[in-house]
Amino acid sequence: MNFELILKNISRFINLDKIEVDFFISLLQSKTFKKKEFVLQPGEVCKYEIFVTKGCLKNYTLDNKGFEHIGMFAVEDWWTGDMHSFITQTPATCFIAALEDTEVLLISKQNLETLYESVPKFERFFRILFQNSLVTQVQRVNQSIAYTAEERYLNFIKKYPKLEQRIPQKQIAAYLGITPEFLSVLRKNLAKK
Amino acid sequence: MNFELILKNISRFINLDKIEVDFFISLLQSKTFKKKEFVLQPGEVCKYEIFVTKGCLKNYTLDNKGFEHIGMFAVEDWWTGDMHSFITQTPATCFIAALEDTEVLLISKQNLETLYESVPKFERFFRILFQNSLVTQVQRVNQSIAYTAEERYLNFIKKYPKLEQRIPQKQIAAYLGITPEFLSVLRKNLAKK
DNA sequence: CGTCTATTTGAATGTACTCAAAAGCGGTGG
DNA sequence: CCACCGCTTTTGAGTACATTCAAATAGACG
Repeated sequence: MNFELILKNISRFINLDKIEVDFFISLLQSKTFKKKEFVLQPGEVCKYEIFVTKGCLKNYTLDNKGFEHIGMFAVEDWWTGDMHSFITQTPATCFIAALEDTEVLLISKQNLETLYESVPKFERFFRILFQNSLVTQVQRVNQSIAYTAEERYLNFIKKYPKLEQRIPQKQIAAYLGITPEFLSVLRKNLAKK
Repeated sequence: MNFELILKNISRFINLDKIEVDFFISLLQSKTFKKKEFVLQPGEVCKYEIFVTKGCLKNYTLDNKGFEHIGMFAVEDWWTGDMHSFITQTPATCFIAALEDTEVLLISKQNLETLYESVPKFERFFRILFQNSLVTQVQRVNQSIAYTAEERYLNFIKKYPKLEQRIPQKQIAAYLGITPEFLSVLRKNLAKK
């Protein structure tokens, strides 16, 4: 198993000695998902924080008309999960599914609590991680209320240029909160300019 | 000075002994703002995490047309600030202003770092605080891409019934991401039903 | 190769915005 | 205590942004 990526991810904010590294790794599980497989479905409790080492996940909900709305994508080196379900250990309301064949590392709620107790530095790590996610989400809220669909699309491809080429347009539309048809029109108009 | 509220807020997630309480309080500053006064303006660095003990603050940006978009309201017992500016100690891009005469407690970045070092339990407290904020923001993102303005308004008054009566409609429109005129129309239609 | 899904295109519709004007409301000064 | 001023809210007409529905085309995968 390859833990390089997650250790590098963590070392951005805290330093671990060998014993701590080994202990941390002992608390992880690894798992793979095939394209289109579900990592989490509504009704299930989100038991894990999820770290993607390969592939791409999407975190989405269905509205009352059955349309998909993507909360986030998670590619290599990203953390994901359903925070609400994870914290409260109540049934999730969202799906997490694989857009590509994907490999993840998982840490269970219980193991994470153990980790917080044994290596308090991890409180710091996750505090900073959540802090950063919060900044991203706040910016996204601001974007979605302040900008038009075209502006949001341009921001998306600027911010995630590699992602745009990896995933179907339909998925990007579901992330931007517009219909695939309208995204197609936007792209045509932008191509003209 | 009255620290009851903030201590109660903190005790929801961690327990402090008397010495820790006193130390924590020694790191706080208190400040008052008159209605319409600015707590933070773009260009300034957000030096503090802000806890509201009385009144109401709004956290907003201006778009390129000069329109206001409100990221969050903060009333009594709420934390606010510009997280991005605070973390990176770079100039803020948003305003924080008082909607009513407001009293706040402030903790500076430096004092917060001191606090994390001296009383690591606070890593836990803020980790949980940011985690919860993250849940809220994720839900808000989802709302703004998945629901119509009318649904968002109904959700807002369901979620913050007291707030709706305290602040001008114009401010609610700026929070929902619609024009005040359109909110007026929505309210008229809803009244008919 | 055939099937299934994604993307494009277009016409009709609905949602939300712009601009302008009138009405309501709150604070301030006389 | 009233009158006035400035700001918020309402109302309406015209417009722009985005969706719906349907059909055609293109791509992906077994």
